[in-house]
Amino acid sequence: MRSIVWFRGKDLRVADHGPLVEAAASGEVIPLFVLDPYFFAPERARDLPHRMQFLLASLAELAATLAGLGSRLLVVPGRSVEVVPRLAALWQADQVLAHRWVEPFARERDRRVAAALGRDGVAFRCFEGETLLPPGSVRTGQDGMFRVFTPFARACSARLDLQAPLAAPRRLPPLPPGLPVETVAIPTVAALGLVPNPALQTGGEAAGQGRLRAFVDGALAGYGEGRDRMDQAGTSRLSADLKFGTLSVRTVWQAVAAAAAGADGRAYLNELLWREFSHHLLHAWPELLTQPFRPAFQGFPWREDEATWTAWVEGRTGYPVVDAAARQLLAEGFVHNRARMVAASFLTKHLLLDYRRGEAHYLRWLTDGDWAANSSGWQWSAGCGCDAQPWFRIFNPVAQGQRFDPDGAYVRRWVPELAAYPTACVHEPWKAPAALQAQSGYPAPVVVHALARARFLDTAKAHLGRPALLY
DNA sequence: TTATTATTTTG
DNA sequence: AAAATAATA
Repeated sequence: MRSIVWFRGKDLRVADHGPLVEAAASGEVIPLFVLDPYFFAPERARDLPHRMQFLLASLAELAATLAGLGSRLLVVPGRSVEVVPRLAALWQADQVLAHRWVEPFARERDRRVAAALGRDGVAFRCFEGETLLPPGSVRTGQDGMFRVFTPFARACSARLDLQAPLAAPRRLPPLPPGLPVETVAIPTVAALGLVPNPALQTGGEAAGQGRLRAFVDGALAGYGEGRDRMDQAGTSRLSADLKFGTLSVRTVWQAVAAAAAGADGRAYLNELLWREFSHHLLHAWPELLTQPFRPAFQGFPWREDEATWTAWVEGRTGYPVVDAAARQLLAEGFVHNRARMVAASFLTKHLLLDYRRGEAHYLRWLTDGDWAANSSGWQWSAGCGCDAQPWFRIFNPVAQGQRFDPDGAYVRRWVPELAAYPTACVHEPWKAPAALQAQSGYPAPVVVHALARARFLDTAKAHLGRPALLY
């Protein structure tokens, strides 16, 4: 049996890799990565600088790891739907093994690849592993899909009889001799027209394993409280590893569960279930990437206003947490989750701008930018998603800052104009002495919180109807 | 059994 | 208010 193991950018590892283990157990193995112009065309790559840097580093390490195991990663440019069937025929492969992706465009890609391979009698086998449980397999008592997180999480927990993660192969068979190859080198960041950014997380499976160990030995104890603190390193920082599969979600789950961290561990596993929920939702409702889940939000009168949009993007709204989030995103491709929520709430509610603009901006600049998680997070924040925050709940960016960045360290780090502001007003800089405000250059707020809040409530009430009186 | 209604729950 | 489930006819 000769198998192509098709690595595809969401499983850049050798540990807990079902297709690799299966291929190695059944005979000859040809590891393949396709540089699809869908992602790697220079104009596309320039649009995704942070993700591209992490991906290329992970890919280079994967190639080295596979070489160390006695195999070799073949990197081929071209459109997946064309390249994979052609190579399978050229290499006389019996089967192509890969991990299933949940996104609608990826499912279409796989459907077309499977059809083309099938015409040549080559099997295409998609393995689970992107999620803890197969999307669509977690059902309500009435056999429907869950639309509310907590019952979904309960149903997941009831059947999380996960197998132990698969060990990495200790050896792989060499590439079949005499294979016609047309490979290229893994491109560098610079070759794609990007400037390397040393502030980004380091890609690769080894760095991911290191981050997992550091989290389990460190911030996990105290996660329940620490995860909300924007000024502390209280979160896992594993989102990019989960996005690119340098860690499998099952590996992360098992490591945290085995740490027996009590309530802190459960709090983190709950976050993994939010990721799980977003993937299962996107599988059931592919239109979530373009449409609000709640039909009442169709045609919502989002404003079109380039001035406030640009202020939000560049971190010049005059609200410190919102601006810190914006600048952290552009600088290091990561934003603390609470700052993400505050920034998203501010864009959609205070500025009344379409959540899809923010969603696209975050997807472009986040190293961990993941279609399912990003989309469901933005819809949740905007109030139009599955089990979303009710639309009449509006984050107060000042209160959020005072509570979860009490010393102002987070906002001062990312908004240096605030360095000299007294802590008492670092989240309300308009209350600082006028001379300090003038000298710092930090902008006045683009909207007044109370007025913006009232404007959103009026707009939403007119479009969506009365809010619930209770709840 | 299954459809309907009541109750509980809800990031 | 809406979803999920439990209770009931």
